[in-house]
Amino acid sequence: MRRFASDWGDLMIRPATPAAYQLLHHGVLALAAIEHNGIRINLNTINKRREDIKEKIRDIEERLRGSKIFKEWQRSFGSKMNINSRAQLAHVLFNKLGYEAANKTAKGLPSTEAEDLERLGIGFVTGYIKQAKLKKVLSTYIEDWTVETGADGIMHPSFNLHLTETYRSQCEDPNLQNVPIRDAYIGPLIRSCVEAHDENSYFTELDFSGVEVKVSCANHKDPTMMRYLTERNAQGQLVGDMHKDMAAQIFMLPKETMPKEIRQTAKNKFVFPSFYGSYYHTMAIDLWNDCVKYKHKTTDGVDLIEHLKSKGIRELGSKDKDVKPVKGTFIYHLQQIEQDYWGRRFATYDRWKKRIWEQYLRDGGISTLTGFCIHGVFRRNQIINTGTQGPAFHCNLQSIIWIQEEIRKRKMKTKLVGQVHDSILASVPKNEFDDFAPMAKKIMTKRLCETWTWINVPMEIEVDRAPLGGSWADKKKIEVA
DNA sequence: TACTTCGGCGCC
DNA sequence: AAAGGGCGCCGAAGTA
Repeated sequence: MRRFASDWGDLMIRPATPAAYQLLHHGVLALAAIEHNGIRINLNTINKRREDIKEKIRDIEERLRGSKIFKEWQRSFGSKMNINSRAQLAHVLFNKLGYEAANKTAKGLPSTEAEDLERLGIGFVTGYIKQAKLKKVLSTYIEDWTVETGADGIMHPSFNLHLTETYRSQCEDPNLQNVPIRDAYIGPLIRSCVEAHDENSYFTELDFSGVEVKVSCANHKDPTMMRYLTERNAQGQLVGDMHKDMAAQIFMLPKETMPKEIRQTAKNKFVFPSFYGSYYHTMAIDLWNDCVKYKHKTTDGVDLIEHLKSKGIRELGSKDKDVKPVKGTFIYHLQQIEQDYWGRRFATYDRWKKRIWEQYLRDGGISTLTGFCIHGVFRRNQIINTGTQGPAFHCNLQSIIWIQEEIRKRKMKTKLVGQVHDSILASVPKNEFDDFAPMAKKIMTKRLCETWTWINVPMEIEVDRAPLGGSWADKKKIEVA
């Protein structure tokens, strides 16, 4: 059964101030308008995509059938063989063929998640993962959207404010908040099915930049982090880049010539996990795996792991988290980095984490910047994150409320059609765009900061727009005054 | 047949 | 001391 926040006896959605109540009240109404507007699916495109994907799956399966591993699978399971059963695959790989699982699941079974399987370096498995991913998007997006879309071509996802523990929103039937984008092949495949409401409107996305990090600053007020988000040069460019700085420190490279992919690895496998409460051991393994997976190279073309060796880091170190980190291993190195990160670089942030946790233990709850009570049984990492995640979303929600009000007041034909935590989706008629975009930008970057004076670093947004007749997949960044 | 749990995977 | 925050949906397999 789906778990609702309200299932926990003493935990409930609890606006603790009039402003928080108003935010929920007007938020629900604005989201109802979005739900009513709905989002347009191009039925021709989605039908084409269905056939393309099915054909691709058939092709891959055809190839798989010729493989030795497939035949072993057939021998083991006979008529019970089901290519969609990961448990069967695990049995074949790890029991019959003697491969060693790279990881275990929570219940101690061998992991069959894509990354762990791919690490085995088996051709069959690579193909298997490919078709499994395609089946996932076929059922979750193509097939489900087809069912959810009415004859008018409009789909109406539900947005709720009362089901999430952190006071974020939730979206269902279908969930519009997990539409593929990272995979360069699958993202456009699915997003190309989503369009503006008519051929004279732009499909538009308004996206807060780094809103969670910025809202976290309002909580901890760490001067170093605030400087990263505030200090600009004469051209208006931010001076510092914390992801690049961390990449430089972790991989012992000069930041001036930092390759983009290495910065990305530091951002996704160290900086963000650190915010969410991960620690050096897990992060070291993830960083190391990324280096292997993406074959990272320094600007001189040296393999990043070889480069680390030249700097005295011989190996990853023991994956057993109970083993004390040994000098000369990457895990030991990460332990040093982490100590510096929380002990020196973001020491104020670190002290806030301790303070908020102690406050929670003392009072049995905390209150958020937007006036909500977080009350109930939580783990430490939940307490540290919950006061940031909710208010960050509330920046988006308050913007939605005001933008929706302006649309009504100005009798515009623009329709808000969705919302993804820190971004707003709209279908904007051609002749309204030059009014709409600056109006929305002003609300999201100016009015919000003037009203919520706890915001202590500048807010920025990115505006992306698809050409007329284009789709969500065609969105391009544009400059808005 | 209907439901639950698990592992997996899509997003912020 | 513990060790990645928040969601929804899918299929397989087990259970009622």
